[in-house]
Amino acid sequence: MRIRPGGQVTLADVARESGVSPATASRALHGGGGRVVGQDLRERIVEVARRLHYVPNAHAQALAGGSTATVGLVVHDITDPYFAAIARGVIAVAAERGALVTVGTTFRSMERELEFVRTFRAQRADAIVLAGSGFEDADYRAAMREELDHQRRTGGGCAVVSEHDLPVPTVLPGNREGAAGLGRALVAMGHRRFAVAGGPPCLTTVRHRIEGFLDALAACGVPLCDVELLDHPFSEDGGRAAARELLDRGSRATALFCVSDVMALGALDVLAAAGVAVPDDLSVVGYNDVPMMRRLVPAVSTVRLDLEAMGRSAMELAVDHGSADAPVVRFPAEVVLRASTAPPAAVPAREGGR
Amino acid sequence: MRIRPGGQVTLADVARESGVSPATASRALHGGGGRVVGQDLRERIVEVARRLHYVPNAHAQALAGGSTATVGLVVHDITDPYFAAIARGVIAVAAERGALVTVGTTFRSMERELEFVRTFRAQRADAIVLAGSGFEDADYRAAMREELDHQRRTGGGCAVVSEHDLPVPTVLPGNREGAAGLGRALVAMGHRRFAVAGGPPCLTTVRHRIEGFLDALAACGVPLCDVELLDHPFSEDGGRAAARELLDRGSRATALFCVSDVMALGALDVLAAAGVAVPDDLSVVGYNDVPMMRRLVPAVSTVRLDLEAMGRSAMELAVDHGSADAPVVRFPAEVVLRASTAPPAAVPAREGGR
DNA sequence: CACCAGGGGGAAAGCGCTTTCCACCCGGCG
DNA sequence: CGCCGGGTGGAAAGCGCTTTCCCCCTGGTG
Repeated sequence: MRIRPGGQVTLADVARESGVSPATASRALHGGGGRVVGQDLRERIVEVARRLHYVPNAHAQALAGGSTATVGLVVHDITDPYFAAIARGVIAVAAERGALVTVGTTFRSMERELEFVRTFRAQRADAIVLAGSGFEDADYRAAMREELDHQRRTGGGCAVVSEHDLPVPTVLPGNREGAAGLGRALVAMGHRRFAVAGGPPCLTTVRHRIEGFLDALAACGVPLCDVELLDHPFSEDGGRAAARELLDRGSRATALFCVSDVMALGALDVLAAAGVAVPDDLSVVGYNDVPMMRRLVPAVSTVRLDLEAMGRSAMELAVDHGSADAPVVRFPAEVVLRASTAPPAAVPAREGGR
Repeated sequence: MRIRPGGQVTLADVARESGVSPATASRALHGGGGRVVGQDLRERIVEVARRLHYVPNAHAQALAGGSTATVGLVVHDITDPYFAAIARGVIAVAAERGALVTVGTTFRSMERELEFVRTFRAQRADAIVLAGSGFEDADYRAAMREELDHQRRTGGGCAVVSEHDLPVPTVLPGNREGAAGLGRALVAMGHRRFAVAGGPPCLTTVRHRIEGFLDALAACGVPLCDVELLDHPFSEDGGRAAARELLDRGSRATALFCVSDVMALGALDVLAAAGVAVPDDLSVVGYNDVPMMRRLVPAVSTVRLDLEAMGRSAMELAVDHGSADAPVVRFPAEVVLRASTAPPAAVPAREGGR
C-alpha cells in the first residue's frame, strides 16, 4: 500500500490559527478531560477547525490513550449468506456502541485466520469475533488460544461463534441436536439409506453436524455402514462435487444430508442437471436455513438458526465479559421440513453415471 | 466502548530484555529503514519478542510514519447479496495488496455515509470505496465531494461504484442501458402496460434505472402515462409493499419492473401469496442478477452485472489513481431473459384486492 | 485588604514506534 | 602509521493527540 505523506491539517494548526494552545483546542473539539472551555472560545475553535477541514488522526488519538472503538470480525467468506447474516448482527451491535467493524476474510485458511487475529490485536481492537467454525488442529487451536488469551488479558474482548473448544465467550448453535433432529425426521419418513455431503472434517461444525446426524441414525437402528460419506469442500462447489460423486458411484441412498445450505445448493444444481427428481428420487436437506432455501422449488428442508441474533449475541458477549468468565450461549436449532423431503419411493433403485 | 488499559508488551520491553536499544529492536523485527541487524543479534531479538508475545501497536506504527494498509468500504447493507458480491471483490484486491478492509454499513442513511467517510479519513485509510448508490441531494453531494477531495489531496485514494457525479474514480454499471434493454425486450414480447417498483428516487441508481426503462418504452411508442410508478423502499420489504400496492389498486399492468432483484424477491412473495401467476398473469423482472434469481421457479429475468469484478475494479481504481485523474470504468449490463417473463395473456384483466 | 477558591488556559510529559543522525570499531590503503 | 570508509548499534527527534500539572486571574470572604 502507498504510504500516506503528511500534509494533513493537525490539531496544532487549528490551535495556532485560533490563537490557543493545542491543549485547549483538544478540549474544545473533543470536550475531553472533564474540563470545560469557555463557550465563545470553543465556538471559535470549532469554527476554525471546520474552516480548515480538520480531521483528527485516529491513530494519534488511540495512541494517546483515547478509546479505539474498533472490533475485528473474522469470517470465512462474506458472500456466504451464513456469514453475511452473522456479520449483520455483529455490525448492528457495534454500531449501537459506536464501534467500527473491520472484516477479515479467511477463505477457510487457518493461517489467515490467525494472522487476522494478530492484526486485530495489533490494532488494539476492543473486541475480536470469530464467526467461522473452528478447525480441528491442535497447533491451530493452541495458537489461537494463546492469541485470544492475550487479547483478553490485555483488556480486550473476544467471542467465537460455533464450537472452538476455547475458554472464551461462545455462541453455540445447535449443530448436533439439529442434525440429529433431521436424521430422526428422515428415518421417520422411511429413509434407511443415506448419503452425507460434508465439508472437510477438520471443521468442527462439520464434524458435529455429521456426528449428530449419524448418532441419530444409529439410535434409530440404521446400520451406519450403509451411510455414504462424501468429503468435499464446504462450499457450493463442494456440494456440486459431492452430488457428482453420488451419481458417479451409482449410490442407492434415498436421502442426502448436506451439512450446509450452500452445499445443498450446489448439489441440487447437479442433481437437477442429471435429471434426478427431488424429492421423488432423492430427498435433500441442508443446514442453516438461509433465506434462499424456502424460495427454491422444491423448497429445501433444513435446520433453522437465527444467524443475525447469533451475531448480535457474539458481539455482546465479546464486549461485556472480562477475561475471567467464558459464558456459553446456546442457540436452538429448529428442523424445518419442506418439499425437498418425502418418503422414499417404493423402488428406489437408480442408475448412476452422469 | 471500553478503554483499553496498558499492560501490553512494548517494543521497549523487547529491547530491554534483549539488551539492545529500541532502535535495534525495531530494525530487527520490522527489518526496516534499509538497515541490517547482525544475524545472530536479530535472531535473539526475534526470539525474545516471541517469548514475550510481543505484538506491535499498529497505531503507533501508523503514527510514526509506517503505512496503515487499511481501506474503508461503505455499503448500504452487507446482507444484500449485491453488496456482499462487491465487498468480496474489494476484499480480494485489498488482500492481494496486504490491506485490511473496514466495513461501514449505512442502512441507506446519508448522514451515516458521510460519517463513515470521515471516520475512515480519521483512520488515514489508504483508500475509501463507496459501494452504494449515491443520493440525489445537493448538500450530501457537496459534503461528500469535499470529503473525498481532501482524502485524495492528502494522498489517499478513493473510488465509487455507481453514478455519484463526483470527480473521483468511478465504476459505472450499465444502469440506463440495462434497464432500457429490459424495457425493449418486454415491449418486444408484446407488453404495453407496465408497473415499476422503484426505491426512493433520491437514489441515483434507482433514478437511472427507471429513466432508462421509461425512455426505452417511450422510444417504442408506449404511452408513459400508462406506466404505474410504485415508490417504495429499496429493499425486499419495499418490493413486498410495491406488490401489495399493485394488487390493491387493481392494476392492469402486464409486466412489473423491479429496480433491484431483492425488491423483485419481495414482490414475488406477495404475488405468489395472492395467487397471481408469474409470468402468465404478470411478468416480473429484477436487476443485478444475484445468484438466487436463476434458481427461483420461475427463474427471474433480470440484468446481469459482474458485481465482484466491479468491486475489484473499484478497489484498483482507488489505490492506483492520484488526485489528478478520475477515470470511469464502465461495466456492461446484460439482459437475461428467463421464465418470469412471457408475452401477456390475451385477456389480461385481473381482479385487484388482497 | 490579604487570602483563598475555582474557573479557564498553557506547558509539557508521554502513548509506542520509526528513522534520521551520530558514534564506534574494523580492516585496508597510501 | 595515520586515515578513510563500510558495517552496526545507540541516542534522540518526532508522528499528533490527550491529559496531568501548574499558573493566572477573577471575585467572594473574614
